[in-house]
Amino acid sequence: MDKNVGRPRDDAAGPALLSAARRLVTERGYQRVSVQNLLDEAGVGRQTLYRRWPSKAELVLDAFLDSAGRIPVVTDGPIGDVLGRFLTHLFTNLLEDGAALRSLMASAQEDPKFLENFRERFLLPRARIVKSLLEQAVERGELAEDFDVDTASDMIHGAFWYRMLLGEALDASFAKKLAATTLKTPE
Amino acid sequence: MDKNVGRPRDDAAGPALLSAARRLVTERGYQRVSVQNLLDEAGVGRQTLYRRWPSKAELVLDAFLDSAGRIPVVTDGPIGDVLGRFLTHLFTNLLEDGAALRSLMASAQEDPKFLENFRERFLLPRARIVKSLLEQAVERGELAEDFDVDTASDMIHGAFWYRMLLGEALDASFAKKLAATTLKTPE
Amino acid sequence: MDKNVGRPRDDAAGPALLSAARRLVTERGYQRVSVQNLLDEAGVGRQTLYRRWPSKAELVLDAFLDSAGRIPVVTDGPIGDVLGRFLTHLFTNLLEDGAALRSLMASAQEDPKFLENFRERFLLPRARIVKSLLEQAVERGELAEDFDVDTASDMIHGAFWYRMLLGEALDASFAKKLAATTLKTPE
Amino acid sequence: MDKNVGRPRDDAAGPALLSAARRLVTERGYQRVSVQNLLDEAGVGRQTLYRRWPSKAELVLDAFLDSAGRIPVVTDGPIGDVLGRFLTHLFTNLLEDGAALRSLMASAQEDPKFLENFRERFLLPRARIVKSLLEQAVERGELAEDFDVDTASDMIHGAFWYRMLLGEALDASFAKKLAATTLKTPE
DNA sequence: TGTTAAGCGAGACGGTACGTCGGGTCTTGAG
DNA sequence: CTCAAGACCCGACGTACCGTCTCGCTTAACA
Repeated sequence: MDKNVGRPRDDAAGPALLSAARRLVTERGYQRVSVQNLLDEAGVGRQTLYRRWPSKAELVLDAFLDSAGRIPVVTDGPIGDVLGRFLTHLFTNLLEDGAALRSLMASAQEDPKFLENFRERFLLPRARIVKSLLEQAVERGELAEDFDVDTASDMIHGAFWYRMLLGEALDASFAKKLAATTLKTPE
Repeated sequence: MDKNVGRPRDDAAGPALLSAARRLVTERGYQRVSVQNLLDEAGVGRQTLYRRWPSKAELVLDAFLDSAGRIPVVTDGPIGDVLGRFLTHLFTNLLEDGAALRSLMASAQEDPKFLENFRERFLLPRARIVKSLLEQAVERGELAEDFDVDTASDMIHGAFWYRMLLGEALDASFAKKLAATTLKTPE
Repeated sequence: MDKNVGRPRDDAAGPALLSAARRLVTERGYQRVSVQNLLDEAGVGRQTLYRRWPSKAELVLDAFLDSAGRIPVVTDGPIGDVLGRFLTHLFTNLLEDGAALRSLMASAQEDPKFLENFRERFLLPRARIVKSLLEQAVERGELAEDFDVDTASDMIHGAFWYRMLLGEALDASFAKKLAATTLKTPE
Repeated sequence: MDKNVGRPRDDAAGPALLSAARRLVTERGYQRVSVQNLLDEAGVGRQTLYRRWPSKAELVLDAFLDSAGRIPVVTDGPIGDVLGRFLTHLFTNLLEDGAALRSLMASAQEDPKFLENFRERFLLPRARIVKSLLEQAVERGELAEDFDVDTASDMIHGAFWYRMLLGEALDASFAKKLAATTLKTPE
């Protein structure tokens, strides 16, 4: 297969589109950015976008998925501190893209393929980290043997998204309360 | 203000549109329902819709906000049972409108006024019920004095929405796990 | 101006629209043809029409202006025969588009730019032919030196339009009477 | 038949509508005046219009038909003078309503019933006057026995309408030329 | 004097057309 | 084979207009 025929793809076009998507969607939200806006901002032709992504939605998704910085997971210390620290980092990190993430979650509701992508590439990886932290705590005996890790994880991420989608505050103090309420063991 | 002038609005038209909106959006989702579909289903002229709502979005919002059936709140028995029962009812109730609610939450992300409406008329009323159940449990000594009712409420509703938006199962068993995890007091 | 950029316009789309306009407006008249009818008949997208013409009215105008077949002008013989023959041809020719021409004349009354176009591209060319025939007859001595060519031309075309707009018969016999009355020289 | 029951019609409403129609259509042309404009201008309810006229078109037609002043027909003197005088009066008279008449003729093209009305009540009465003038001239021997009165009449009125619809000048000088060309008898 | 029925202004009604906009596909000539 | 440019089809949107319908009020003629 001789694929090295013809003009090579412009390596700058993809990043330019991703960056345009990040910028514009952050500013205005998903719906208020048209494909034409993205092309103009990136200085790129229409087909160049559709050669790389199957739709506007997928491009914008990629724009935020791959840009989400890695969160350092430090497992030292008691589970309360570990979880609190992780959530604080996570929230800080995500809040920058808050408006865009809300748009993405919105768009995912009208497009099953998009949702699956969003789930697999964005939501589940973050969920897995929390679950693994909780599982470690169970193993170490810091949490009860029958602690429902899956449900707890859903509650933690659910609370985050719930507040974000409602436009409410997401700060370090909420991260701490979330960790505390999750792990609460009276007496 | 002399408003009883001219032909009065047809009292049947609004409800017909609301009902058409409920039916069609539940079947197909917000995006796949056009204004014309709504008009045809309701047997109503175009201007009749736009005289009552400023846009298709607002109509659909109204269609679901006020239609949500009342959930019976039975406070007898231990908080675990009460909460489990309530959540089971709530989930059953909301799941009928699942597709539509996801559409609404999505639309709310692109329109602040829409979101505020959705929050005040739909989400907060349900949150208040859960909070009041938990507060009663605290007063009765079933939950610790320092139990974080607000955060727990966010976690419960958050978990629900998180799973719904992700298209995951929402059944009685999940309602029970949610209640159990919220109230967990080891040993 | 670098205009050979981008996909070139489809050369078939314009003619397809013009032909659809001719066909439908001839059948039903201007008012009873919708933009959608034209698009369907031409097998063309909405924007493709509005990229070429600013409105339905302008499209229909173009459809008839340039389509009017050429009338053979035979100048042999006495002016009476020449004029009679020409008018007979002209009437036959125009009558095919009768309904449409009436629509166009009507539309021209509500839009000065449209009227100017109609005048320059349709009415005046035909008026010039008649004037030139009459002028030749004056030169040849078949008509008096002081024959008022301009007024006679207005009367001929006026009579044609007057009867057409009133929905009256326009046949060879009227063409002959018109020629005769125009040239009448008693005794 | 006791029809004198109930509130009598407001005698002022009809004239108010006619006058509003005359004013607005003269200013803006038929198409650019909406029914609502007429109602507002006349200070009248919608049903009051439709109780008196079957459509906007008929109202506007009446507004101009009945307002057309009577033209004095003086038959003294040679036919050239009589016809010239009459046409001068006619033109002067009609020119005031020029814009509106053009609109009416335009509207008549899309509505056969309207056209019939316009023909019967406006165009034919004026045509009959000219025909009768010409017929008198034939009887008096001022015109040849075989003078084609019908065709001549069509040419006179046609020339008038042709120039009016084309937005060209209609003045006393044109009226004279029209009379002269119609009656021209060389040597 | 009280009843009745039609007229009134106001404005909502169903229907239909318009011109704009956005998404994803297709087609040039140039590189 | 990719690029920028821009046309293409499709279909939704919200506005405007027409002629009809319906409200509560007003206005006479009849009872």
